[in-house]
Amino acid sequence: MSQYTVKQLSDKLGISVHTIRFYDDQGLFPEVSRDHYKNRIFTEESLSWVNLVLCLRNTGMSISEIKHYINLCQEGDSTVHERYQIILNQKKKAEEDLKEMQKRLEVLAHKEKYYETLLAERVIIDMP
Amino acid sequence: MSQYTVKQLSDKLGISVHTIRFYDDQGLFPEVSRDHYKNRIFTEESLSWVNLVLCLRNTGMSISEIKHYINLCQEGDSTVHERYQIILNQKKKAEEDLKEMQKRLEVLAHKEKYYETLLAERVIIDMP
DNA sequence: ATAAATCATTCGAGTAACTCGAAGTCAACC
DNA sequence: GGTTGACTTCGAGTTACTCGAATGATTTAT
Repeated sequence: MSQYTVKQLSDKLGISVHTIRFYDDQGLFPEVSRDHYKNRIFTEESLSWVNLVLCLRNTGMSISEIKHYINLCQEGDSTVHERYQIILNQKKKAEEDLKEMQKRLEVLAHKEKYYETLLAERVIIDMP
Repeated sequence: MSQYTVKQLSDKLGISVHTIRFYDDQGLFPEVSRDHYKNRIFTEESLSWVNLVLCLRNTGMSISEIKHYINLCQEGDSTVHERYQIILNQKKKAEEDLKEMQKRLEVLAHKEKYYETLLAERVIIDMP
């Protein structure tokens, strides 16, 4: 299948139909066309836009920043340098976020261990 | 220094004074006392609460879920098992998030490469 | 063929988690 | 003693959803 409705895309990507329509209304999906009943149709091409937008959003870029990037993409070759800088900057942010996430995971792992020893002791104490 | 005002904590942890007060108003910091002018005072003990709350929040736990966990902590030993399950579950979520983040980083790295080759070509083309 | 179910649409209201600023209190410095 | 600065509360504003109502077309069931 090379075409998707909003619902099908929602199922495929695991994001709500509301969010998809919201993003489209904000102009984040430039290549989305409509059928003769005004229903949105996502092709393989628009799908790659959607994936890019989700990647940017999930690495913390705001809607308006994404919108700016999308606009640059549509303006053609003259904006390549700025787009490159945006991606570079976003990658840097994502790398930092990843490190932070690893620290948080360690905190949780430490907490998990703490509760495990606590529970292990309790089992012994509770024995008759 | 073993005591902090809201501003000092804000500077130390890099979160806004508004957010700190907001979290405190929501009851996420049980050990925060006030001086005789009603100013909040964070001790080393309350600081460890703050760090835990930030860890949970930054791994995607909602305010109300954090509040529930904090309440359990204050109820004593009988809640250890439920607390353990919560932490375990949160750790699992964080691990999945980390994997997703790594994928996103790869997407951005790929995009970066794409722009680099594009820019390298452009330099040659633009030469007189 | 008409009714029901299922999918789509728009639009406006509601929510979570901040984010900001106004208005007021207190203390310390010049 | 007036300004500066950090604290307070409180209410309004913002972002990014999130939901539901009202409406319309398509498919299936009787």
